[in-house]
Amino acid sequence: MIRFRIVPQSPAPIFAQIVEQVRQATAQGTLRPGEQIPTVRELAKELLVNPNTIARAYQDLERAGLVVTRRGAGTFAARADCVLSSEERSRILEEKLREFLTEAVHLGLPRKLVSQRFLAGMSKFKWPED
Amino acid sequence: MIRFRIVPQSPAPIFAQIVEQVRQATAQGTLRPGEQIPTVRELAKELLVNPNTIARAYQDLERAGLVVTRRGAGTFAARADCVLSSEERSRILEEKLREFLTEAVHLGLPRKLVSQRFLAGMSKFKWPED
Amino acid sequence: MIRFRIVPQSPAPIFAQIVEQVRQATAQGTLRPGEQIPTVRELAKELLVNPNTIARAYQDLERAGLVVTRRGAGTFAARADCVLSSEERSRILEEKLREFLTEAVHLGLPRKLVSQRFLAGMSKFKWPED
Amino acid sequence: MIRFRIVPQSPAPIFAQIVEQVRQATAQGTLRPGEQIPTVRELAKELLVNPNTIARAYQDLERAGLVVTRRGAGTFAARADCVLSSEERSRILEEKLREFLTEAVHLGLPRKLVSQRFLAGMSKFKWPED
DNA sequence: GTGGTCTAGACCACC
DNA sequence: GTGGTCTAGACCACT
Repeated sequence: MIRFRIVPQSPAPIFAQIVEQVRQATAQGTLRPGEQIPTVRELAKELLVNPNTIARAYQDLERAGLVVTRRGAGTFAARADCVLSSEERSRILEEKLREFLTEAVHLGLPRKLVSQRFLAGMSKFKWPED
Repeated sequence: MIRFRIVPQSPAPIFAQIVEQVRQATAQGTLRPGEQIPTVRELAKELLVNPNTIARAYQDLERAGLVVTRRGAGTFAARADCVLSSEERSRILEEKLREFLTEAVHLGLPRKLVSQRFLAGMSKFKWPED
Repeated sequence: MIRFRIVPQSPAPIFAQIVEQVRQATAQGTLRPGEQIPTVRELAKELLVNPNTIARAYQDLERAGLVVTRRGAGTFAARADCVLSSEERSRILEEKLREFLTEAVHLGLPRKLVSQRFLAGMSKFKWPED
Repeated sequence: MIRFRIVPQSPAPIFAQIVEQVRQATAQGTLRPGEQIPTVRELAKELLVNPNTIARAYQDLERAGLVVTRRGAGTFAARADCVLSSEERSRILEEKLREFLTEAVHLGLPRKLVSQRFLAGMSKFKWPED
């Protein structure tokens, strides 16, 4: 069962934090397609935020194809197919990679440590060819 | 000489795009400590944005120690020392890594390709122990 | 015999999907006046939805004159007479046409292809003067 | 300059009416890429609806790539590229066509009239090969 | 019960 | 000035 946590003082808006957590859980295989996620009202009560904020997050996720909502039933995880072309995906990957490596360098961490953590991190995710 | 490019329709605010580009250029060694960057007015004219926006970016960079402004002379790249503790750095690295890998998985790219691009990307950066 | 299919993740409510399918079958001549359609219970069981949802759809169809229910016998297709004035019909047609063409243009399909598919599509329907 | 009109008693939500009107104006070439559309507050005042409702519509349009918002400047029309595969587009076209023809038949309008209006309607739109 | 829409009004970030 | 986010609370449609 997916557990949410929000950091109110984070610069990231609350709804975006919810979205990111669903994205991560899906990518790591913690949240499986078909599995139900908390109802809007439940989660709003648990996290002490307004139901509208949760609804906004769920709507974004639905538009991205990461969840489907069944009227009167609730919201469920789904498998999203990436609609982008192969070149576009590569381009985005390079950009995100550049951003990540920029952060790593500015943290002043040695090259070895970063690549080591990278390899360890990869194995925690659910890759397409699995 | 560092070249700036902004994407007006990007979700990232303009000032943040400037900041990010300086961070990337510094991390890749393209922009070396002591090298001058364009003046606020020059850059504002070139990018067709409000000078206040550029000033805001430079202010942020100065606060982060990535540039220093010498009155009457201009703005120059500097080397910032990361003030965070070792544990804090590791924590941030892990978080950024998790975010990056989440993106990669959702792009639907195979594990092999991602690690390959990662290794290729690393060599373009200037790591501390170099 | 009419066959129903529902798409749970569709934005259209389930009852509306049922209604639309009866409308399409009637317009195409697949469902002929007098022909029986499944009982509420049968259909609910087959589609795995709440009987109330089916009942709601049949109620809407009855109000539109597309079906009639004979107590104890079941529900049967009927021919509805459009009660709108000629001008009103034209106005609605234009509006629906505008919506359809808006979709077609945004799909990026060439003009020729659309008009070709239109002509092919028309011949599958049962027009009044036939 | 694009003019908006909403019908409060329509079953379609207000924000969807706004979205549809921008889609139609774009498809007909009335609204050209780069052209500014009213600000959220302006339009809210003019249509006597809540600014949030307008903002919601504009956000949907932005996600669809039909407009871009420039921070602090306003919202501008853009050209969206359809990212769907050719087969997917055809499939959607057929479905929308079937829905449109179903409406036409149920309006009780003769085949000739419908095809005549169709041809006349097509010429009011801006097709890709133009 | 579920989610969806809308209003009112506040505060913030960006330009 | 611009749009973005959040809250509070209402009402509705669907299952």
